[in-house]
Amino acid sequence: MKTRKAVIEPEALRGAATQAVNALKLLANRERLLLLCQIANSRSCVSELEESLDIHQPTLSQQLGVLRRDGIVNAERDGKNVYYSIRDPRMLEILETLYRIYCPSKAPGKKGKH
Amino acid sequence: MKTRKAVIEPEALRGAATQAVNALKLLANRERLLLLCQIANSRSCVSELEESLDIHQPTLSQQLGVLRRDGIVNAERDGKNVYYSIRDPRMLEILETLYRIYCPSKAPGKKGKH
DNA sequence: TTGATATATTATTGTCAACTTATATTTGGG
DNA sequence: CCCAAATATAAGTTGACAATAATATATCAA
Repeated sequence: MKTRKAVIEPEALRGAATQAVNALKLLANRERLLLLCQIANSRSCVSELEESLDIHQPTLSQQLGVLRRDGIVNAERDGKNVYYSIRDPRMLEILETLYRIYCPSKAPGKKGKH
Repeated sequence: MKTRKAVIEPEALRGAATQAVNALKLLANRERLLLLCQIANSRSCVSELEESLDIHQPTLSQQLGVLRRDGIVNAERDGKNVYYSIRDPRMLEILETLYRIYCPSKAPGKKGKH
Protein backbone atom coordinates (compact mmCIF):
# COMPACT_ATOMS: atom_id res chain seq x y z
CA MET A 1 0.00 0.00 0.00
CA LYS A 2 1.94 2.94 -1.26
CA THR A 3 -0.97 5.32 -0.84
CA ARG A 4 -0.38 5.80 2.86
CA LYS A 5 3.33 6.23 2.25
CA ALA A 6 3.82 9.78 1.01
CA VAL A 7 3.19 12.03 3.99
CA ILE A 8 4.17 15.18 2.13
CA GLU A 9 5.22 16.17 -1.38
CA PRO A 10 8.95 15.88 -2.03
CA GLU A 11 9.46 19.54 -2.99
CA ALA A 12 7.52 20.76 0.02
CA LEU A 13 9.54 18.43 2.17
CA ARG A 14 12.76 19.85 0.78
CA GLY A 15 11.57 23.36 1.48
CA ALA A 16 10.61 22.45 5.01
CA ALA A 17 13.93 20.70 5.48
CA THR A 18 15.79 23.80 4.34
CA GLN A 19 13.93 25.90 6.89
CA ALA A 20 14.47 23.37 9.64
CA VAL A 21 18.15 23.05 8.85
CA ASN A 22 18.61 26.80 9.05
CA ALA A 23 17.21 26.72 12.55
CA LEU A 24 19.14 23.61 13.55
CA LYS A 25 22.43 25.10 12.44
CA LEU A 26 21.89 27.99 14.78
CA LEU A 27 21.21 25.60 17.65
CA ALA A 28 24.07 23.25 16.85
CA ASN A 29 26.71 25.15 18.77
CA ARG A 30 27.13 24.71 22.49
CA GLU A 31 27.71 28.31 23.45
CA ARG A 32 24.91 29.51 21.21
CA LEU A 33 22.54 26.88 22.54
CA LEU A 34 23.31 27.89 26.12
CA LEU A 35 22.86 31.48 25.09
CA LEU A 36 19.44 30.79 23.62
CA CYS A 37 18.48 28.75 26.69
CA GLN A 38 19.38 31.63 28.92
CA ILE A 39 17.44 34.29 27.04
CA ALA A 40 14.57 31.85 26.69
CA ASN A 41 14.46 31.70 30.48
CA SER A 42 15.04 35.37 31.06
CA ARG A 43 15.64 38.39 28.88
CA SER A 44 19.31 39.27 29.29
CA CYS A 45 21.75 41.92 28.18
CA VAL A 46 25.07 41.22 26.57
CA SER A 47 27.22 41.74 29.65
CA GLU A 48 25.05 39.35 31.65
CA LEU A 49 25.38 36.72 28.96
CA GLU A 50 29.09 37.38 28.78
CA GLU A 51 29.47 36.67 32.46
CA SER A 52 27.25 33.65 32.82
CA LEU A 53 28.39 31.95 29.63
CA ASP A 54 32.04 32.97 29.77
CA ILE A 55 32.18 33.96 26.12
CA HIS A 56 34.26 36.87 24.93
CA GLN A 57 32.23 39.88 24.08
CA PRO A 58 33.01 40.16 20.35
CA THR A 59 32.20 36.52 19.82
CA LEU A 60 28.97 36.97 21.70
CA SER A 61 27.96 40.06 19.74
CA GLN A 62 28.82 38.28 16.53
CA GLN A 63 26.59 35.33 17.39
CA LEU A 64 23.82 37.62 18.57
CA GLY A 65 24.14 39.55 15.35
CA VAL A 66 23.51 36.42 13.33
CA LEU A 67 20.52 35.49 15.46
CA ARG A 68 19.17 39.02 15.16
CA ARG A 69 19.47 39.17 11.39
CA ASP A 70 17.81 35.78 11.12
CA GLY A 71 14.86 36.97 13.18
CA ILE A 72 15.51 34.50 15.97
CA VAL A 73 15.98 37.04 18.73
CA ASN A 74 14.77 40.52 19.65
CA ALA A 75 17.21 43.24 20.64
CA GLU A 76 15.98 46.17 22.73
CA ARG A 77 18.26 48.91 23.90
CA ASP A 78 17.81 50.26 27.40
CA GLY A 79 20.38 52.93 28.11
CA LYS A 80 23.80 51.50 27.56
CA ASN A 81 22.58 47.93 27.61
CA VAL A 82 20.92 45.90 24.90
CA TYR A 83 18.50 43.25 26.08
CA TYR A 84 17.88 40.13 24.09
CA SER A 85 14.93 37.76 24.05
CA ILE A 86 13.61 35.00 21.83
CA ARG A 87 11.51 36.23 18.93
CA ASP A 88 10.83 33.09 16.90
CA PRO A 89 8.31 30.89 18.71
CA ARG A 90 9.46 27.88 16.74
CA MET A 91 12.84 28.17 18.40
CA LEU A 92 11.11 28.08 21.75
CA GLU A 93 9.34 24.89 20.78
CA ILE A 94 12.55 23.22 19.78
CA LEU A 95 14.26 24.41 22.94
CA GLU A 96 11.44 22.95 25.01
CA THR A 97 11.81 19.61 23.30
CA LEU A 98 15.55 19.64 23.91
CA TYR A 99 14.99 20.48 27.57
CA ARG A 100 12.54 17.63 27.89
CA ILE A 101 14.91 15.15 26.27
CA TYR A 102 18.34 16.14 27.52
CA CYS A 103 17.90 17.99 30.80
CA PRO A 104 17.67 15.55 33.72
CA SER A 105 14.06 15.80 34.94
CA LYS A 106 13.74 19.52 35.14
CA ALA A 107 11.17 22.00 33.95
CA PRO A 108 11.32 23.62 30.51
CA GLY A 109 12.20 27.14 29.52
CA LYS A 110 8.73 28.54 29.70
CA LYS A 111 7.24 29.79 32.93
CA GLY A 112 3.63 28.63 32.80
CA LYS A 113 2.10 25.52 31.38
CA HIS A 114 2.28 24.92 27.67
CA MET B 1 14.74 27.25 48.30
CA LYS B 2 17.39 29.18 46.51
CA THR B 3 15.88 31.54 44.06
CA ARG B 4 13.47 29.76 41.73
CA LYS B 5 15.74 31.14 38.99
CA ALA B 6 18.21 28.34 38.50
CA VAL B 7 16.27 25.59 36.74
CA ILE B 8 19.32 23.33 36.61
CA GLU B 9 22.93 23.42 37.83
CA PRO B 10 25.33 25.10 35.44
CA GLU B 11 27.61 22.06 35.05
CA ALA B 12 24.69 19.74 34.43
CA LEU B 13 23.34 22.23 31.93
CA ARG B 14 26.67 22.28 30.10
CA GLY B 15 26.69 18.50 29.98
CA ALA B 16 23.16 18.41 28.66
CA ALA B 17 24.03 21.09 26.14
CA THR B 18 26.96 19.05 24.90
CA GLN B 19 24.72 16.05 24.37
CA ALA B 20 22.06 18.11 22.68
CA VAL B 21 24.57 19.80 20.43
CA ASN B 22 25.95 16.45 19.30
CA ALA B 23 22.47 15.46 18.21
CA LEU B 24 21.72 18.82 16.64
CA LYS B 25 24.88 18.77 14.57
CA LEU B 26 23.77 15.50 13.03
CA LEU B 27 20.40 17.01 12.17
CA ALA B 28 21.78 20.30 10.88
CA ASN B 29 22.41 19.12 7.36
CA ARG B 30 19.65 19.07 4.78
CA GLU B 31 20.46 15.77 3.13
CA ARG B 32 21.06 14.05 6.44
CA LEU B 33 17.83 15.45 7.86
CA LEU B 34 15.88 14.19 4.86
CA LEU B 35 17.64 10.87 5.23
CA LEU B 36 16.62 10.59 8.87
CA CYS B 37 13.07 11.61 8.01
CA GLN B 38 12.88 8.89 5.42
CA ILE B 39 14.15 6.10 7.63
CA ALA B 40 11.97 7.40 10.45
CA ASN B 41 8.99 6.89 8.17
CA SER B 42 10.13 3.61 6.72
CA ARG B 43 13.14 1.37 7.12
CA SER B 44 15.19 1.79 3.94
CA CYS B 45 18.28 0.36 2.34
CA VAL B 46 21.12 2.42 0.95
CA SER B 47 20.15 2.20 -2.69
CA GLU B 48 16.60 3.32 -1.90
CA LEU B 49 17.96 6.29 -0.02
CA GLU B 50 20.38 7.01 -2.80
CA GLU B 51 17.56 7.20 -5.30
CA SER B 52 15.02 9.16 -3.31
CA LEU B 53 17.51 11.65 -1.87
CA ASP B 54 19.76 11.97 -4.89
CA ILE B 55 22.97 11.68 -2.88
CA HIS B 56 25.99 9.87 -4.23
CA GLN B 57 26.54 6.50 -2.66
CA PRO B 58 29.90 7.14 -0.94
CA THR B 59 28.61 10.33 0.62
CA LEU B 60 25.55 8.48 1.79
CA SER B 61 27.49 5.60 3.28
CA GLN B 62 29.79 8.05 4.97
CA GLN B 63 26.91 9.86 6.61
CA LEU B 64 25.24 6.61 7.56
CA GLY B 65 28.52 5.45 9.04
CA VAL B 66 28.66 8.47 11.31
CA LEU B 67 25.06 7.96 12.38
CA ARG B 68 25.72 4.29 13.01
CA ARG B 69 28.80 4.88 15.14
CA ASP B 70 26.95 7.50 17.13
CA GLY B 71 24.15 5.05 17.89
CA ILE B 72 21.55 7.09 16.03
CA VAL B 73 20.59 4.43 13.51
CA ASN B 74 20.41 0.66 13.24
CA ALA B 75 21.91 -1.21 10.33
CA GLU B 76 20.63 -4.68 9.43
CA ARG B 77 21.94 -6.62 6.49
CA ASP B 78 19.48 -8.58 4.39
CA GLY B 79 21.23 -10.29 1.52
CA LYS B 80 23.12 -7.72 -0.46
CA ASN B 81 21.21 -4.83 1.05
CA VAL B 82 21.66 -3.08 4.37
CA TYR B 83 18.52 -1.65 5.89
CA TYR B 84 18.62 1.36 8.15
CA SER B 85 16.21 2.53 10.83
CA ILE B 86 16.23 5.00 13.70
CA ARG B 87 17.67 3.62 16.91
CA ASP B 88 17.80 6.63 19.22
CA PRO B 89 14.28 7.49 20.40
CA ARG B 90 15.40 11.00 21.27
CA MET B 91 16.10 11.61 17.60
CA LEU B 92 12.57 10.54 16.84
CA GLU B 93 11.23 13.04 19.33
CA ILE B 94 13.19 15.87 17.79
CA LEU B 95 12.12 14.81 14.32
CA GLU B 96 8.50 14.84 15.42
CA THR B 97 8.88 18.34 16.77
CA LEU B 98 10.46 19.49 13.53
CA TYR B 99 7.65 17.90 11.53
CA ARG B 100 5.10 19.65 13.66
CA ILE B 101 6.79 23.01 13.30
CA TYR B 102 8.05 23.09 9.74
CA CYS B 103 5.96 20.65 7.73
CA PRO B 104 2.76 22.28 6.47
CA SER B 105 -0.01 20.57 8.45
CA LYS B 106 0.97 16.98 8.00
CA ALA B 107 1.32 14.03 10.31
CA PRO B 108 4.61 13.17 12.03
CA GLY B 109 7.01 10.32 11.44
CA LYS B 110 5.48 7.95 13.92
CA LYS B 111 2.49 5.81 13.14
CA GLY B 112 0.50 5.72 16.35
CA LYS B 113 0.05 8.19 19.13
CA HIS B 114 2.85 8.84 21.59
C1' DT C 1 33.28 67.93 24.69
C1' DT C 2 35.78 64.41 27.01
C1' DG C 3 36.02 60.08 29.17
C1' DA C 4 34.11 55.67 30.35
C1' DT C 5 31.14 51.81 29.64
C1' DA C 6 28.47 48.76 26.65
C1' DT C 7 27.90 46.79 22.36
C1' DA C 8 28.85 46.11 17.32
C1' DT C 9 31.64 45.36 13.27
C1' DT C 10 35.54 43.94 10.41
C1' DA C 11 39.43 41.27 8.85
C1' DT C 12 42.17 37.38 9.61
C1' DT C 13 43.07 32.83 10.76
C1' DG C 14 42.46 28.03 12.04
C1' DT C 15 39.53 24.03 12.29
C1' DC C 16 36.32 20.79 10.92
C1' DA C 17 32.88 18.66 8.11
C1' DA C 18 31.34 17.12 3.60
C1' DC C 19 32.10 16.14 -1.17
C1' DT C 20 34.82 13.73 -4.69
C1' DT C 21 37.53 10.05 -6.49
C1' DA C 22 39.29 5.74 -6.00
C1' DT C 23 39.46 1.35 -3.91
C1' DA C 24 38.01 -2.36 -0.71
C1' DT C 25 34.60 -5.59 1.24
C1' DT C 26 30.55 -8.43 1.32
C1' DT C 27 27.04 -11.24 -0.83
C1' DG C 28 24.53 -14.10 -4.15
C1' DG C 29 24.29 -16.09 -8.83
C1' DG C 30 26.17 -18.82 -12.35
C1' DC D 1 35.60 -19.94 -8.17
C1' DC D 2 34.53 -15.77 -10.68
C1' DC D 3 31.68 -11.94 -11.59
C1' DA D 4 28.47 -8.30 -10.67
C1' DA D 5 25.77 -5.69 -7.39
C1' DA D 6 25.48 -3.33 -2.94
C1' DT D 7 27.78 -1.11 0.51
C1' DA D 8 31.84 0.60 3.04
C1' DT D 9 36.19 2.90 3.65
C1' DA D 10 40.30 5.93 2.61
C1' DA D 11 42.78 9.95 0.93
C1' DG D 12 42.76 14.49 -0.73
C1' DT D 13 40.41 19.06 -1.52
C1' DT D 14 37.41 22.61 -0.57
C1' DG D 15 34.31 25.59 1.88
C1' DA D 16 31.90 27.26 5.91
C1' DC D 17 31.92 28.68 10.58
C1' DA D 18 33.76 30.46 14.88
C1' DA D 19 37.46 32.52 17.60
C1' DT D 20 40.60 36.28 17.91
C1' DA D 21 42.31 40.90 17.60
C1' DA D 22 41.61 45.37 16.48
C1' DT D 23 38.57 49.05 15.77
C1' DA D 24 34.14 51.48 15.54
C1' DT D 25 29.74 53.15 17.37
C1' DA D 26 26.44 54.48 20.99
C1' DT D 27 25.09 56.20 25.44
C1' DC D 28 25.64 58.51 29.67
C1' DA D 29 27.96 61.40 33.03
C1' DA D 30 30.91 65.06 34.31
